[in-house]
Amino acid sequence: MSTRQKILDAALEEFARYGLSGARVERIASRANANKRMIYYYFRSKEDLFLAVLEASYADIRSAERSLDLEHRDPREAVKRLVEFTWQYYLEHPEFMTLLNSENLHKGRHVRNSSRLREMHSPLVGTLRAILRRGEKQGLFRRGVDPVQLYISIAGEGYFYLSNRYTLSRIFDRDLMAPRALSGRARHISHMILNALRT
Amino acid sequence: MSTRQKILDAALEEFARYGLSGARVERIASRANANKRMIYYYFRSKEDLFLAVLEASYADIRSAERSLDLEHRDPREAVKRLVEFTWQYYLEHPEFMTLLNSENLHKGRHVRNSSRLREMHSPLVGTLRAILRRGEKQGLFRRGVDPVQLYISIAGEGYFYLSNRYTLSRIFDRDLMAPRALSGRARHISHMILNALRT
Amino acid sequence: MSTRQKILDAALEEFARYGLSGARVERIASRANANKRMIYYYFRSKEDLFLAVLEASYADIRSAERSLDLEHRDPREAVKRLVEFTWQYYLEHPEFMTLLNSENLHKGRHVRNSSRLREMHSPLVGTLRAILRRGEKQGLFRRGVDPVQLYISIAGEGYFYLSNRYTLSRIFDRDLMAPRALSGRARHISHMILNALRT
Amino acid sequence: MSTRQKILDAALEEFARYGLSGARVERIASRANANKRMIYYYFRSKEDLFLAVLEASYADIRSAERSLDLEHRDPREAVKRLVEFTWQYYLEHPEFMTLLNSENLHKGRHVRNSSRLREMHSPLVGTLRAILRRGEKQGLFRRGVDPVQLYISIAGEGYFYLSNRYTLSRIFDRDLMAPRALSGRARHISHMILNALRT
DNA sequence: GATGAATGAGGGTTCATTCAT
DNA sequence: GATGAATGAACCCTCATTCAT
Repeated sequence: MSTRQKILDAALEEFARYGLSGARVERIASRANANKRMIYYYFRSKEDLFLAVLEASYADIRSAERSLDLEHRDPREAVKRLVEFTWQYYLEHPEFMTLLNSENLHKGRHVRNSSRLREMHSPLVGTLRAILRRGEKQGLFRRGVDPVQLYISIAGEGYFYLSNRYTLSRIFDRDLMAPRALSGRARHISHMILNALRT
Repeated sequence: MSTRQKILDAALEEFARYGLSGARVERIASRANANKRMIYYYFRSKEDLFLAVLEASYADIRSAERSLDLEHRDPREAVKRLVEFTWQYYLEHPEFMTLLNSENLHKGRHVRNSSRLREMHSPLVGTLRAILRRGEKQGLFRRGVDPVQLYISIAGEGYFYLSNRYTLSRIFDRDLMAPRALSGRARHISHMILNALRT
Repeated sequence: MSTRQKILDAALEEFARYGLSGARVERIASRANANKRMIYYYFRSKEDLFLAVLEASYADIRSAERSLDLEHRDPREAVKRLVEFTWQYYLEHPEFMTLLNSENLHKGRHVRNSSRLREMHSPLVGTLRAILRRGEKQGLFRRGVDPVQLYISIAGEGYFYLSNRYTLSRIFDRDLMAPRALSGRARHISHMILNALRT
Repeated sequence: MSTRQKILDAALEEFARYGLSGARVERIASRANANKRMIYYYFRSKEDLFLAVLEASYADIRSAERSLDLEHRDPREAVKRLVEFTWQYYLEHPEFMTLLNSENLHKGRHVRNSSRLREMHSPLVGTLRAILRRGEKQGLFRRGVDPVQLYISIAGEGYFYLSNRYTLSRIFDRDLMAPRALSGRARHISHMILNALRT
């Protein structure tokens, strides 16, 4: 693997674990079996490296999403697949959530100038809108549901649970990461979203 | 106001804005019109101060919640009030969300040993459970909804939207904080949750 | 016990353990079950407190020494008693050695202006000189031994061994504080000093 | 001279003068014409630097000692040379004594894990043991003298006098560092040790 | 592409001491 | 005699970044 790519991987781990401020350039370098100077050679600064990591992460989830092939499915089935995929993705990629939290802590400073990101997302909205329309026409879904709002609901149901798992486990005095708890949450989310869409 | 309290207030602001690693003890002191040394006098370390801030924040939201007087209301009305309150609280207290994100970034390290927090939350679960039962008996709500799962859904719907407002605004190319967007989200959440609970 | 005395005792322990720079006023106060402010009330500063501790320690060893009643004994017996006493005193009062080391590290800065100390020691020299003279006259001791030099030899034989016990144990790979090692050293010193004085 | 070496030299001076707690990293850096950061670059911490200084100092005295070439000399002559060398070394290297005092104040914490030190010293003990044996065989020295005990006596005679010169000068009201006092002490020590070894 | 050495600013924390009561 | 609150300076250490090769 190229030094550049190794740095990117190491940075993802580091940023995910410690946040932007907490991340250490030194640790990224040594984790990548590279030299600190190389980080500045390939990326210009810690912050630019952070943006690169963020873009790569977004690209990854969107790319996985595309392979769900939602366009040609029964509307209820399509929504269900998206719900389950989203939950599973966050579950398997907790680093993606901490990355987003970091970026939002910084008020989206790095993302602001990235046009790549915007472009990456319009297909998602389009797809979702099409599904909702088909569902409405077939009398399966209630009218007036906004695709962006729906997507945020789908993501939020999993995100909040998983991103805040430590504090939630503490305040509710349950292990939210126990296998049964996880499968319970997955079922709960599917019910919630699909029920909520019913006419 | 006491120096101790001034430090606590200043720390809330600072931690909310910059996270735990990004927060500067120096800034907290000067914002509190106090001396850096006093922070270590009243709290033992930056981390202990963080925990104190976190506990105070949790106490605040739970206290506000209690004044909703949910116990004696119609089940649907009670849920609606809780949904609206939760949304409104996050909207008005974005610092609470960044605090939680910080704590979870650190895997709940500070919260782990706080028994205050656990105790603070059992009434909430009790109240919600009672509401759900009454709703089920009156044939308003479907059976088998877990109060903790429901609470996480209610909170998650608002939290994800507001906490990630910068990245979401960017990727969906809309200003999520515009007044109309906000009221739209409030309505969306109410519909989602109440519909989802239908039999 | 008076607060003043409790502070003095606590300070002795603290200075002995950590040296002058390493000692903490805070710890002295809490060890004395007193208030930090009281230290400044009774003694004027950390350094003045250090001098007070030093003077008290010197007073203690000289007072114990006086009770040896060396004046009226056989010269060899008198020297032997002094040798054994000195060894035993250092053994039982390691704090006295660290105190002296601290003071000498600071080039005797605190002791310089204390006339109490000088006065305290002239009787010791007088006594030793008398013993040496009697020994010489009786043909037991060689001539020309200076009492101050002799005292420094007697003290040095024990001091170096005990004060440097940690480094010496390490470099010679033996536990110098094991009971047998200690009694061996006591015997060695007696032999050395008495043999050295022979005509 | 390399930055590393300059730091080491500066640190020796600083630690010798102020002890471990009293030493200031800042002063070491500026005395070495280096940057504070470099101290942590080459050595990991103030304490590790202290150990490095200590090891270098021990290496220095042992190396000088080896050039005395004691193995092939008349036993009395060999002891005399060692006595005089040891006195002279302490006289010229007061910093070595303060270093040892510091380390022992800290209960040998730094030295404990250094195997270099132990290895450095076994030749010394071997040499001394051989000299004593030859002296015994030739009827010059009394039997049963332990080489380690003897070495500690030789060192202790000079060490106590020089290390505690400030307090001793004060309590005995003499300038122990005056040239005549110094040469007097040198003679006294030689007499003491050689007399003490006689059969 | 890669590296070891260097840097200045500032990080959290602790110090001896004093103020006000 | 005694106390809790306050202070400013300075502590050790670490940061992201750059220089020279």
